[in-house]
Amino acid sequence: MNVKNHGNANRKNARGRILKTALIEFAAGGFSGARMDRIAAKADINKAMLYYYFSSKKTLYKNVLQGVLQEFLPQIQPFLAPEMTPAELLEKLPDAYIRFFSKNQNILKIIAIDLLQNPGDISLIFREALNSGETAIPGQLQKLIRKWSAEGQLSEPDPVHFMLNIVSLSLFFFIGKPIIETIFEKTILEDERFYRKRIQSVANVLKRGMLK
Amino acid sequence: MNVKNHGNANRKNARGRILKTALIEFAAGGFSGARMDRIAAKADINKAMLYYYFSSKKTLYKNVLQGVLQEFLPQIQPFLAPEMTPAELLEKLPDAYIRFFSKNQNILKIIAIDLLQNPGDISLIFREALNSGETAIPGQLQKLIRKWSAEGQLSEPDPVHFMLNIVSLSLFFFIGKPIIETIFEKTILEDERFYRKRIQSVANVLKRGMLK
Amino acid sequence: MNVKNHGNANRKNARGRILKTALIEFAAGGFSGARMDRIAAKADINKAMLYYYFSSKKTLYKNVLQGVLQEFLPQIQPFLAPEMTPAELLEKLPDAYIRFFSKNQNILKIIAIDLLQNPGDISLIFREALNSGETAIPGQLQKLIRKWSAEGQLSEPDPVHFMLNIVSLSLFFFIGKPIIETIFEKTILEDERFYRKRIQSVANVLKRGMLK
Amino acid sequence: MNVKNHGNANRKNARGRILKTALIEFAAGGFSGARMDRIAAKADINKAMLYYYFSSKKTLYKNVLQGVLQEFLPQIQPFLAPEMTPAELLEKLPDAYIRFFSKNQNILKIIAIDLLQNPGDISLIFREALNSGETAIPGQLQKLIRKWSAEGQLSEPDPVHFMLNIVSLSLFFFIGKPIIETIFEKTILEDERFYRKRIQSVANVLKRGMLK
DNA sequence: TATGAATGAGAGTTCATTCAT
DNA sequence: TATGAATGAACTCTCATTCAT
Repeated sequence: MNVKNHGNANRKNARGRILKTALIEFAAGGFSGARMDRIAAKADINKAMLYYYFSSKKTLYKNVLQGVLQEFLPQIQPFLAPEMTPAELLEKLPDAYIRFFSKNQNILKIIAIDLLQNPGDISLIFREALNSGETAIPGQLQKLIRKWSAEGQLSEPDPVHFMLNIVSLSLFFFIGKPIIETIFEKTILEDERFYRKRIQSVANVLKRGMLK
Repeated sequence: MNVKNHGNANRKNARGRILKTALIEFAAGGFSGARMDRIAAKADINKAMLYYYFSSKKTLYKNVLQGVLQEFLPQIQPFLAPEMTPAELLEKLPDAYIRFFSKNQNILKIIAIDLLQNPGDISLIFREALNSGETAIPGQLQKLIRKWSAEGQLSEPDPVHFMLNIVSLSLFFFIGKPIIETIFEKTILEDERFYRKRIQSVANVLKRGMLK
Repeated sequence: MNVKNHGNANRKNARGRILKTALIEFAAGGFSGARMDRIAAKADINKAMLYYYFSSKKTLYKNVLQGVLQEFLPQIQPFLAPEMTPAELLEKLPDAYIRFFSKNQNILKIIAIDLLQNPGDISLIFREALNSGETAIPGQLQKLIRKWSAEGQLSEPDPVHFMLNIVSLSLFFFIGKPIIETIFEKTILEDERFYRKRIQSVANVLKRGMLK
Repeated sequence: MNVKNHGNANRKNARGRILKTALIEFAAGGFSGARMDRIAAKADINKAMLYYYFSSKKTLYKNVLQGVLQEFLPQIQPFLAPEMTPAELLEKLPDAYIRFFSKNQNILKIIAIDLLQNPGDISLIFREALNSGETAIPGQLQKLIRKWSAEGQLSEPDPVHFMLNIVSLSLFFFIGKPIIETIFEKTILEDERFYRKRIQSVANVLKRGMLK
């Protein structure tokens, strides 16, 4: 029996395995910190196969990014129904964001790092991912906010700041956690209880802060 | 006349020049994306001299990080006086944060990237920087929040979430800007007018959202 | 309908298709510049099949070289009849050479590159090809030249230089064309008219130059 | 004493040593057959230094080519004086060509291989080299031939074929030698005697063949 | 015959770091 | 302090070749 020939579960779907491992590697070190050797090794695959499936590091990275966005974007869609009330949105969106990224921190990491280092790149891929979906998130979202705003339901009528506030409160924790830990000189335990509380705090601030 | 031999003004303070260029370089590519060659070239200094001043890339990086924090931390100190009201804090802290980082986006970039990639490292340096200052920010801050909370002034009594909400709303924009631009399919012009509006939105949400 | 499944005409004679594509590929890049992938792709065949038909790159190369020589050598044979006059030879040989290689420049390229890079190899294959033919070209040729020389018909009696002059004038153009174009700062149009003129010039020089 | 530190003679002029070794390596294998490792090793230099002096294999190759042409072109210049007779030219040019390349076969090899594989490239470099020289070879040459032609001195009045015949007879031997050896089933000994004879044969054929 | 996936040994290139002067 | 040259390890990528099916 050849050591190199592992079971079926392992042998199949090399592409998928590569993407999964690459996600972790890119999340840990950014594009330039990631090592093709390490990805190959962790995916239990010959290094040359990386190039067989993805023709370069850059391409692999872009594929990872695409995959990441395709996993994330559908999460938001459901909350953009026209009959949604602003209070509902301000509760459900943070919940969806925080729950999703608490389980997929690597995805957030990759997006954030890319945002910081190649702001152009990700916007492009983002847009592609948005356009490839059936529903147009941007359009719907703006329409909703404008409608509420026109009805006088919001104390923050500017869609950009409205959205920015939601996203900021929901996502920043995953980046800034160590700062808070340092400031308060204690470790934040990321358990279910903590996230429930975080979601509540965000929803509260948003509802009290942006609704009339 | 040799082109390489520039005037005194340029020759002086090589260390400073290196730190300044390195800041930009590290901000652009993170630790692993930064290139010692490029730093040397842009600082108009011989590569070997980099190692004369800073014995390794790691050391240089740490020095940059320290400098960055030493520039940032004093900004917050003034707002931690004991006679401060929570409303004042919720107005002045976002203002200070946003104004500072709008002018020093590279600093935020470096901190954020480091946070994402080497969470341990920065906490350490952060702590050092905090401790080296005359006043202990963390202690003061916690005391203040606890006091207000005990007086029943806050609708968000947990210091961690209280602080997290402030920081999130103030800083996230500098990271997530491209996302918002993509969502709204328009460019955000970062002029004085925009920042004034952003500061206002953040302060409003925080005050309405976290004060009783 | 699967695009990969082409009609019978295409499916048949994979070996031939490989050899034809390989000839072009080897001509373009020499042995080391040629790529097995590219040959397979252009021959519209699976890469593994290349190795099924020709067990290695080297083998494929040798086969190409053999084919090339087998196509070329019979071209000369007819002009070595014993009743040939030197004037006839000096007219017909350049004509045959130039006409053949003007239509088979890749063959000349391969031979030339191989000559320059693996002088040993091609001589061997050449000799094999020569010996496999029914008539022994070398022997006949030498005999003829010696005879003419003994009869005092030649002003260049040395068979080696006699032959060298013929071959040089006939073939060099196909290699050195770009040099001439550069020297004269104009493009040489390789049409029928040009080749007729070239053949004439060569024949003239050879006859005036080597016959008494 | 450190083994790596060899004497001055060796240590100095790494650039020159690289070019010299690279010339041999490229001549032996063409561009794609050449190995950077081997060049470094033979030049007794660290591989990274190759990239320090020449930023890529391609660049190194181009530099080698340039050097080669710069060494060769000045050889021809002297024979383009206006008072030259055609007979003189047909004697001296082959002599110069053959003597030069008999001692610099690698140069011819490189030029020939490049001519066969990247016809565009070398023409460009050739032209650059021509233009960088003080005297314009092409112009002078054409003028001379046209003048002789007008005076009725030539039986081959077309400058292109006139020149082609000279160059072909002078250079082809260095490429086609193995063919001749195979045809005549004997080794050609490239000694002084042989080259003297070759030069004579070429000059004779050219003079008898192209002069009236 | 035919295919897609796999492999290992390099090949070219880069980069932090150090040396000699 | 300052410089150009040097070094070695590592990195991305390529390529002939083979395997499993």
